[in-house]
Amino acid sequence: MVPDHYLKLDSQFCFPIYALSREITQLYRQFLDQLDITYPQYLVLMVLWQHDKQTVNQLGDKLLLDSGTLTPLLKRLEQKALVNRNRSKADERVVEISLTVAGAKLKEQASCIPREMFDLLGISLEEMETLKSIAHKILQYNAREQKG
Amino acid sequence: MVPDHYLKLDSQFCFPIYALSREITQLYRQFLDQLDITYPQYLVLMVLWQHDKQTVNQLGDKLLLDSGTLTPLLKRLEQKALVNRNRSKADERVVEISLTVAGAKLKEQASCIPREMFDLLGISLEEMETLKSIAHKILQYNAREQKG
DNA sequence: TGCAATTAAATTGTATACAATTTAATTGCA
DNA sequence: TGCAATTAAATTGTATACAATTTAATTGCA
Repeated sequence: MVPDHYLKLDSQFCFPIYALSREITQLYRQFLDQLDITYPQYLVLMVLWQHDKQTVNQLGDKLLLDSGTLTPLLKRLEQKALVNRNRSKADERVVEISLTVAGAKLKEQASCIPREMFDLLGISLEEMETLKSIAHKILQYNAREQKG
Repeated sequence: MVPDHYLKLDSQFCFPIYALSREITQLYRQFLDQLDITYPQYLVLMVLWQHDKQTVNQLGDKLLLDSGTLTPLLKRLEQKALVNRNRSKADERVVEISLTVAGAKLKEQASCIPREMFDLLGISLEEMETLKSIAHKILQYNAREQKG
């Protein structure tokens, strides 16, 4: 007999992560609504702010998202005139995503978000680092073995 | 000038949580596919296994989901004959969700999942508890002040 | 060098999430 | 007690996620 303790929501480890992830998206909303972007769109922009002009695949590798999610998301960012989507001339299969002037400028407006989000979380920097490092540990342990 | 360090994906605290949450859902999939349910559906069943017959609101309070998400999800569980949806006689606005025999039986098949998931995560029980307690801390700090 | 295998995005279909609104029932007070 | 206010689900509309498939381009080898 397996004790059913482990099937209780409160003893679950995964539910708090699922709930926290949604809560974080909620918290971001108040800032991102002003920029008229969603949290996944913000993540894409953040990757591009750090290094402009990347392929859909490169964005997907960093954000762990596939083209099924990214393609429509990027089309929405394109409609908002925040990014450009261009087929690579060297390889017509590849689509390169780059920031528009407006997309690059949005970085300034977003610069206060990390600090404000930190305040909203109500935990210490140490707790933040702990959470982050354990999350990374799991993600690395389970790193998609897609290649090889 | 705000240093743009904080706008880098790698220094983000929230991205690992978002990525981890999706990874966890992925890991569950291999087990839940056999039961023909999704992770959110599994969470609903888990709440009902612990205490059968709850209203949509009660499920929403525990899972932090609203009727916009729960109603269609519960209809799918109903279609799979895992739960019953009945209007309360005492208050016709309320819908009570209860397990069918098949829904209750699924608990046995699910009993091995927590243990197997733990092995897949690749972290210690201590790290698990740490992650869980920090997640709870943030969630409580930000507990929706909907009521009051 | 032709063509099977591979690769990159896009597409299709299903299932969440959630804001905003609607519908129907219930409460509680003037 | 009538009715405005409240409440519980459901509905509508938009935006992810992601499996599976399709389309189009490129590779690499017999």
